Parts: sequence; structure tokens; C-alpha cells
Amino acid sequence: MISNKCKYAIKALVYIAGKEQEDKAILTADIAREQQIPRKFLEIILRELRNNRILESKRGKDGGFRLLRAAEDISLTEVMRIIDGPIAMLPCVSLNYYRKCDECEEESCEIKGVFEQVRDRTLDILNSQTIKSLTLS
Amino acid sequence: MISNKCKYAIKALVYIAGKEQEDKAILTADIAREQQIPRKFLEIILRELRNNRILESKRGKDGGFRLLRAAEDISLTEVMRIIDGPIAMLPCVSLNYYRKCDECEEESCEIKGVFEQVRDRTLDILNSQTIKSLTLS
DNA sequence: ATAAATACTATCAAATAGATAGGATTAATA
DNA sequence: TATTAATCCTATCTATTTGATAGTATTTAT
Repeated sequence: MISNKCKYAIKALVYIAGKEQEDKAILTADIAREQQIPRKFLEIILRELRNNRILESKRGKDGGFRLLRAAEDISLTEVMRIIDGPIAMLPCVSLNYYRKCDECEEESCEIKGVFEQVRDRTLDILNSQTIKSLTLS
Repeated sequence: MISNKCKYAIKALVYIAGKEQEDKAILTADIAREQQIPRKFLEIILRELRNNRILESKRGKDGGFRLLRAAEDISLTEVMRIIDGPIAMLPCVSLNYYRKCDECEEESCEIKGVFEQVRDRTLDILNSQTIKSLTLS
């Protein structure tokens, strides 16, 4: 399962991408209201996306958030990895968050192969999706 | 990520399936030692698998565990669902543990479709695997 | 100055993960 | 029937993660 936090992050980005033609930055309060996300929790999420160079923010009056890059250049996997970490089902098959298992030798691990397959098929799908493509769907 | 508990469950079952030709039931202590799984934690796991009709147990001297069904009739998904619950990445696309999202209407949800695809491709792989097939790999 | 926005720090409650301890019960067998 | 060897059961524990909330500081446009 992805976390609620991650689901909120994706929905917020899709919302921002959908409103971006206008010249104004998007307000946390508007996203929170429209997408039904707890406001203070959303603040944390948006700041985290900004810290990871997905969003830019402007403080003060007329402030708010904008995508730092084009929506088609923000992949779903990038967002998921920032918020939730690994996408793979086992640490030892994770491409971006690899960790060796304590209890088994990988050469002889009976379950590694299956979860490598799952990882590859999952990434096939998630890597093909961007904030832009989700906005259109 | 699957939990350690789930990984232990799968490894324990594969171990049992691999030793089963002998006439004796398999001991928790042997599995724990060979697979490097904390013994008392493993007890809980094996009992849970027994409660869910994956294993049968015999108490007392010469006791231990056996597969209740043939190894090729125990799918990886069944084990994963017993131990960890849903396989899908969103509650609202789970086949066995469906829950509606609080905050969004499913007809207009922009992210549901992608995660349905991920679920289907994941299940293609996991459903094709059994304790038997894992034993051979 | 004021109003409106994000930034930051701290805190919190509940659930989950990952176990551990200790004793009760059952069954084979000497 | 006593012993031994095994599972069964209940309770407990710690650390981490999840999902948030509160309050204040800071920045910016007007």
C-alpha cells in the first residue's frame, strides 16, 4: 500500500498541474478544500515536495505553489520515492533503496526472483506515468 | 514493501515443502535455525498459517508442522494476503480488501486507473507462483 | 501597518512492526 | 506414570511509522 501522505501528494500535484495555466500560484488552502486533504498535513507534504525540487513556493501575500518543472517531466515514481521511499516489495530488490537482507544469502534466495519481476512490471507502468498524463486521465 | 513477517512466512513454507518427503513433521526450531528466523516470532507465524488452513500441526513429542495441501496448491498471493493483507497499492483497487477512499469519488479519481494496472500486472506474476514453484527456483 | 501567505518547530495519538517471556497443554515413550 | 519434547496461548514490550494538529515566525504585496 502507498501511504495516505503519498496519495495526497500525487493528488495535490495533479491539482496544481490542472490549474497552472492561470498566472497565480496555487494556495494550500484551495488544494486542501478541493481535494479534501487536511490542511496542515498538506502543508508538510508541499514543503517536502518543494525541498525535493518538485515544487517552488512563494511566501507572503499572493504566495503559493507552482510546479518547478513541466508536469510531463515529473514522473509518478519520483514522487512516490520522495514521499514513501522504496517501490519494490523487498529491500534487497529495490533499485533506489537497496538493503541486504539480514537472514539470507541473495544468491540462494528463493523469493528474490519473483519480486524482481514484480518490481520490473510495476516500474514499467509507474515510470510511464507523469503528473501530466495523470491530469489527462 | 512486504513485512518481515510475510517474508518469514514464505521462507518457512518453502523450507517445509522442501523437507516434506521425509515422514516426520517439521520443527519450528529447525526452520528458525536454518532460515535464521527468530523462533518465538516464527511460532506465531506458523500458528497463523495453521489457523488459515495452510499448515497442519501436531503437538507433543514428534510434533511439528506439515503442509495441509500440496505445495503446488498454495499460491504466493494466498500466503501474502493472510499475513500482510492487501496486495494492491490503494485500498480502493484492492480485490480482497476493498475500502472506499474517504476523500475522493472513484469515478473521477485520476490515480485509480494506474494502480489498477499495477495490481493486475502484480497479480499476474504472484498468482502464477506457488510454494512448489518457489521451492524449485 | 496590515493582511495573507508559507516556513518552521514541537507535539501527539493510534496503529503497526517486530519481536520476547513464561507458562499451559498435548503426546510419545521409557 | 514420570519425563521429555513439542506446540499453544496470553501477555507484554519497544521502536517506528502514520497521520495528523497547534502555535508561532517569517515573508511579501499593497
